[in-house]
Amino acid sequence: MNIGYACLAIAVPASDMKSCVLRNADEARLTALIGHNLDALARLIDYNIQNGIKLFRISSDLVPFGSSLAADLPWPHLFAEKLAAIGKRIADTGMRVSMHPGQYTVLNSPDVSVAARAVQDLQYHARVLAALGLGPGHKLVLHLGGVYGNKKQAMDRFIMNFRELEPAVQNRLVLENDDGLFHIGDVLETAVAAGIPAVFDCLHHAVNPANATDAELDWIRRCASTWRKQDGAQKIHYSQQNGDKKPGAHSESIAIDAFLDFYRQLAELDVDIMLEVKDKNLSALKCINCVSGRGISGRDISILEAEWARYKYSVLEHSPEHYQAIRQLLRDKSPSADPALAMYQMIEAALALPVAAGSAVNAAQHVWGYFKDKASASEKKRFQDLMQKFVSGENSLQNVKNHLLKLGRNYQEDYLLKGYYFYIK
DNA sequence: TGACGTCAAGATCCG
DNA sequence: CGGATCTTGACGTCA
Repeated sequence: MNIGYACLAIAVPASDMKSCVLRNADEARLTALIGHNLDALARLIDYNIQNGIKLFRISSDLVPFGSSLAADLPWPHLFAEKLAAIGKRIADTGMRVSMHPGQYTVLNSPDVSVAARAVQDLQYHARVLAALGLGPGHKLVLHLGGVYGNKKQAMDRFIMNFRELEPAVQNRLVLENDDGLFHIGDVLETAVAAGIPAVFDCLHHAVNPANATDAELDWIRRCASTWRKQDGAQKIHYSQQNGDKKPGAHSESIAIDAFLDFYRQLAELDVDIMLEVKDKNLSALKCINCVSGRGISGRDISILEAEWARYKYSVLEHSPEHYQAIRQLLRDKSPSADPALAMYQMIEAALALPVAAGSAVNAAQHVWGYFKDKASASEKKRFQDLMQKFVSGENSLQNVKNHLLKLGRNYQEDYLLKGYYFYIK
């Protein structure tokens, strides 16, 4: 039972994917971007290993225009060494990765040129996983596609086009329900006919259920039977509704209590859970820490202390009271104490509170403390100006944080750069 | 023809 | 000039 996140990580330095627009794309630029992105991927994989995260989705942006302009570039050969090294790190640590072409990769389109581009795109994604040296348990997640006025024909066309795919793609392909067209009943029927696994997506299901009667868990069990030995453990997608946005929109963070209610239902199953959530690795770590009992032994409380170190200035700017309470919580080093859930509950409660200007100033001053002895006169003046203008309402708190982030980079304050203060509101 | 979703690049504005 | 903020891009379907 692994829990993971998709594509990007917050507060992991130099892990961003770079891209370019089509009109600027030439062989030299694309090759340079691919090299950069592989280095970024290596950092993401290392971060995952260091933090015990064993499930991860690799961004489709790894190779910009990977299914078109870059399709014939010799990147697998040029970067063979980097690819092999990354793949070995993944395999050696038992990490499971996947890729997920988006809503614009439509294998069942009646437009043959659209379907042909979808084939190219699937080949690109499969090529990435193969270049990493990873087996067929590392999956390629796809949606069924469009309906075009006739769902049955659309499903049949998916199966027909699936059968034309090369085995290297077929072996990895898994089918996911979407939030508007194909519910999990459609997906299971199609997946069974094609002989491939089905991925159950909880939020898509909530928005687009197959019927009014069957429970979530019934569908998860049905999907389980589509996963064969060579496919690895069953995968599902889990996300929560963003209350401020339209149905189906992912939440900013995973609310831990609701997640644990869901997770306990899965106790007797062997399921890998991919979280789809804006704060990415932050929620993955939260969920992992709360289900693993990582806080239980004295040795592992260091994991929670590291998390606290990353959250603390964010908590401080929302609520000095919660800041003190969490510090108190972590002082209990008794062997039976498992403060993980309590800590994250308090962090969630704090972050849900509005930021008072006074607390924000206090937190920013704490962070400034890392630089006050080494910052130049102009850096100090800029900090003070930004702070004053924040207090008077002339600029945002984010302007202050961005200046502090820049100082953090210039003075290589790794401790700060790995914290969440600059990145979460 | 715009909305959908996603992220970063590119463009523009500001001091 | 650097930094902040707004707009565009790349994809296909559907109302």
